[in-house]
Amino acid sequence: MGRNWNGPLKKSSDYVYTIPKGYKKGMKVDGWIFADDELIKSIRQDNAPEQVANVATLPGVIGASKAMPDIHWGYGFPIGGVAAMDPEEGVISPGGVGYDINCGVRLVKTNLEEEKVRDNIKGLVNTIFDNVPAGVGRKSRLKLDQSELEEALDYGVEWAVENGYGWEQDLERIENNGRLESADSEKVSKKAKDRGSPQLGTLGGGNHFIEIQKVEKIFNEEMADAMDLEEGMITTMIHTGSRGCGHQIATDYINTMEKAIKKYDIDLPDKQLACAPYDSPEGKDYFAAMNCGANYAWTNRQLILHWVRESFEEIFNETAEDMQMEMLYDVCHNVAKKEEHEVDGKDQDVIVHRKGATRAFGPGRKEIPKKYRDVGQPVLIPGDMGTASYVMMGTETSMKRAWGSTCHGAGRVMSRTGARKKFRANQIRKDLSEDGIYVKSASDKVLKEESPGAYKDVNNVVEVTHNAGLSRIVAKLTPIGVMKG
DNA sequence: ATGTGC
Repeated sequence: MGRNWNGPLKKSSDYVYTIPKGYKKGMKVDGWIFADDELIKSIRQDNAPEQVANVATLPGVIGASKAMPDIHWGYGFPIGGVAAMDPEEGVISPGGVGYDINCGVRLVKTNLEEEKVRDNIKGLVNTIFDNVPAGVGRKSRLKLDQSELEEALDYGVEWAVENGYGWEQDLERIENNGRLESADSEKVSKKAKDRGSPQLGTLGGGNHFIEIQKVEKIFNEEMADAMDLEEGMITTMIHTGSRGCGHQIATDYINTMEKAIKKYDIDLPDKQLACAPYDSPEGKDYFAAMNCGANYAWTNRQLILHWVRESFEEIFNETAEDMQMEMLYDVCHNVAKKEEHEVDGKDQDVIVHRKGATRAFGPGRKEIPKKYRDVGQPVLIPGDMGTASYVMMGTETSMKRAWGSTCHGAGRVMSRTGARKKFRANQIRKDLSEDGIYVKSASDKVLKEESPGAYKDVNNVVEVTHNAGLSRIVAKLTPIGVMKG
């Protein structure tokens, strides 16, 4: 997981460690890492802070190059990185979004009794497993032709709902209503479309999952009320992204950007930061294609939700409406967006890159669904397999300190190869089973790679994030059944 | 993350 980092880190305020801009040639702003004294030690055991400093050299970066408490090494930008650029003078970088464009999470509620779900958990998870294809390279139940796929790329979840996959209400409960409007499928390569067509409506592999959970504990009654969450409630969390389609879009435009840095004479400390001015043909094309990747990912989660609802209907012989399977919210944690933020005392548009970071807008923002607007934006933090997940709430503090952003999960501490050598699949299943968790995975390999022992403690990451004011803990969710890729 | 590795 990279090498130790021994550069300068100054504790500049509570929960903020600063890399001064004098640290490295070309840094235009400071680097900020949100952490506590303990977490910063583990962050230093990885070279990711160097990537925070590298991002601070990018043209048009505003304020500081920021990183969330779950920061770790990534392609060019650190995972857990947040950077805002000026739309006129700044750049956009595919490395600041990541390969899995709009990897994200949605949470669905139910009115089912815990005991009833536990009694049926094996059948439920197995049924979901049958209804939702999973694993690397797996194909969808849908067969989309090129024009249908393009509609999904251009219109996102609107396409899915119009075609009968989901409820009208779902649209209101998704970040950007499940559609980024600058999407233009003409900017997506044939190769990306060919990879995307057979995969829309598949879970994928790695840390992606579908999990049946219980609301273990409420930490903030007022905010939980606004979200209709109560202790003991059964929920389902879906964590996946844009599959081979987003991956190909990222690959294509990283190539484009490697040429663009020469054309625009952009000097970079790391080629993986390849970028182009936001206001350039290359920048606009990437933005349009990346928006398609985001729409694809939302549509993917939407199709999966539809089949999850059908799976519940099969097992419990009730309609999804009767089981009140309403979506709570859907967030992205790998995306770049144009948003209005306060800079030097006045509001302006900025291009916010969030890579392994979740939007966490405070109360009142127009982007938040009316239902939640007075309290803030719901934030969903997926745990690693078999551990807790969290519902949090965006804050005014995050608007001021981190462009309205927060963490996205636990973060690995062990490489996939390391985890494969160390853990045994049967032992993992047994350990989880002793904790009352039924797990079904498309492969033993993924099961080992995703062992809870390969991840940081999500409880700690979330606690530090809460203490730093980036988002507030609302509820802790614990798993009953897990489906992995 | 990924038709996983040049």
